[in-house]
Amino acid sequence: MPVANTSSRTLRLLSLLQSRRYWSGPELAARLEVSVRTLRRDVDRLRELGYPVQATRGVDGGYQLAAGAALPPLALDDEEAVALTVGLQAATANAVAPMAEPSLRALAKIVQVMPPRLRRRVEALRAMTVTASWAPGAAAADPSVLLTAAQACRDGEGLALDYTAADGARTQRRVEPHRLVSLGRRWYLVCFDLDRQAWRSFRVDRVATMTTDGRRFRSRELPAADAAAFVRQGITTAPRSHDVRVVLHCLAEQARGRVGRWANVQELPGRRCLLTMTTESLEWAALALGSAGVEVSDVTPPELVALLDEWSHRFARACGAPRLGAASG
Amino acid sequence: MPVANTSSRTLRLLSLLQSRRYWSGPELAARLEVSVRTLRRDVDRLRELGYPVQATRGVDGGYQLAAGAALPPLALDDEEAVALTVGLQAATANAVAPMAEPSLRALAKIVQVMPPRLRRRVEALRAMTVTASWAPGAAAADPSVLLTAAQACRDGEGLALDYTAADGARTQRRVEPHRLVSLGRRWYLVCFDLDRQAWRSFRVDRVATMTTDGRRFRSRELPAADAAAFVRQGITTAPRSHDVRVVLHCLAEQARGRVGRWANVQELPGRRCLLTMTTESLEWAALALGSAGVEVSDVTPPELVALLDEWSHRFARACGAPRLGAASG
DNA sequence: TCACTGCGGCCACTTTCTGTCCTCAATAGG
DNA sequence: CCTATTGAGGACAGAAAGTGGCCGCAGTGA
Repeated sequence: MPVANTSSRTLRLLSLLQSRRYWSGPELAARLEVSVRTLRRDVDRLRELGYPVQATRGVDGGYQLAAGAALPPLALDDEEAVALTVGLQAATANAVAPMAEPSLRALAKIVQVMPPRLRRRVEALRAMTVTASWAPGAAAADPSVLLTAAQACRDGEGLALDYTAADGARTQRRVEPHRLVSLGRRWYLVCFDLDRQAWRSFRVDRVATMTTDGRRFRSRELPAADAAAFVRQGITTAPRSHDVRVVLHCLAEQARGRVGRWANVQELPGRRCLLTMTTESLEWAALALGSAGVEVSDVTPPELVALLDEWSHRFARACGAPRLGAASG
Repeated sequence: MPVANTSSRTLRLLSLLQSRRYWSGPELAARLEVSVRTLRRDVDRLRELGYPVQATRGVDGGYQLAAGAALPPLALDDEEAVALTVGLQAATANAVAPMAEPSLRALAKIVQVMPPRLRRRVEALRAMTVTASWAPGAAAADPSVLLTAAQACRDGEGLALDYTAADGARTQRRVEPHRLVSLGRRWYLVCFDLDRQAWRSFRVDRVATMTTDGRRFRSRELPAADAAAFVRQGITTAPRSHDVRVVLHCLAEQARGRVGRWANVQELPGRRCLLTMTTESLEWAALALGSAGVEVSDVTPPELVALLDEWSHRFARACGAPRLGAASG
């Protein structure tokens, strides 16, 4: 074994301290193949770097890494890295506003250095995972497209993309990516379109393929306060959100047990309760009412009434007329 | 400024290379406040440690960190760490089987070293996030309880917990945690119950509070092949999964656009298509059928027919009898 | 061809790293 | 109170590095 130099050993010590809470001095020294004295010096080094290594003296004493001022570099093993990647992909797909962008940044970081074997595992898992999408009917952006875009923005790399416009027209574009913006539940790529010679924002979920074309570029000045503002200018149709109010014929406690996670429930007199929720998808509300499993009345808004009416007729027909079609297989 | 030693500088170089793709040599040298020659040596050091730093020569050349055999320690900034934590918490709550446990391990690692200010931010965000749960009605385990348990298992620390049994009886237990098992969509803590002097498995979502009691212990031998097997022994009710098959009266392409994310769709003759999905929750299937927005027939399994029937009647009543209750406000 | 970039050898100097000694301090158990 | 265990840290000498400056070489793109 080659003689391990100091930097390497310090890094390994950090990893060891992250992988288990308590380590005794002799144990660590043996692992690192140095004397206990040197170990103490290494620990000191870590402390000087700002990582608070706590020590307990006496019998059964040892070292442990505590929370400090700065976050030390995370030493992850393969499985952890894969789990983290899949988790972050799900997080960016669901795009919870204030951390969508940092999630994507972290994802870009880890994917960039991830060994191919791990990438394959991530791919396999992603295929297996249902990607429980949020709102029914909302096409989610492809995580790999999102990732490519994020890296290209960060690194100033040119992109070539296939875009399907709102009217269904497919075009190829060559762009200089500037920033990714998460607005509502959608991702937008703000970039300079080289073919049109103008700033554009593209909906990422409408991008079919995206590849870096190898070019590097210097960033231009965006004709807007910031990227988010630029996207907002270009968006006309804000997703409509509905305020749902429904009376359930049961006690509030009962309702909470069933749908409490999605909606607010208030007690009403006469063994009734009022369910309120705000959602962009009335289908979601219908699911909640169905899952509630109790009688429902006083449904608002009218759009929800219409939806329930339509579903109820259709479901009734589905139940009343089984075995008509040819459902062999 | 104190003279930065080599280990520290190597770590910083790694961070820099992770935060941006391309760096020129002089640029990096300036950041690290060393000569270009020393930078080259630092790069060599990283390479010897197994991190493949690629270099391009010539005008506009520079360094970049590529994917290698091993995963380098991840240098995350505050925002990224917070996003990652929240994402992983959601991932463990949803508990997708093969990576639930690694997710939790990674989470334990990062939380252990996370500065308090970041912890507060995570807490604030978590309160805001809806934690869109999967299956209706399934109570999710508290992430912080899960985390405490994971750390205690890893580090061999005794736990004190408040447990609400299936019959509603609340008891206090002192246990030696052994392993966390994710089965179906639930988490179980396999541990040795000190009060009963016997091995037990607790459902984590039924744990009200959990604290480490400061004791450390040596691990005992589990009377089972592994922890998962032990949990399976004690569980009687496995969540039932349903194979749903339905004929939709539309073209497959149309159906895919609506529900393609959740289900498989095959073309059938006569402008029909066959929708198949496997789910543990028939409500979910009902949502899919409702969202499809087209006529439905040949519904299997019978349980789904029953569910659709029930919903259709209830929804019809809800639509037919509005404004009866007292839904003022 | 030229300018720019990375690569790596060589050298002299400085710094630090390491193991072995030592004593002291804290802790748990007898 | 005493002892065993474990961490903290000073002193020292020899070994091993790290460092910056120099050099020529090798790709790359204009």
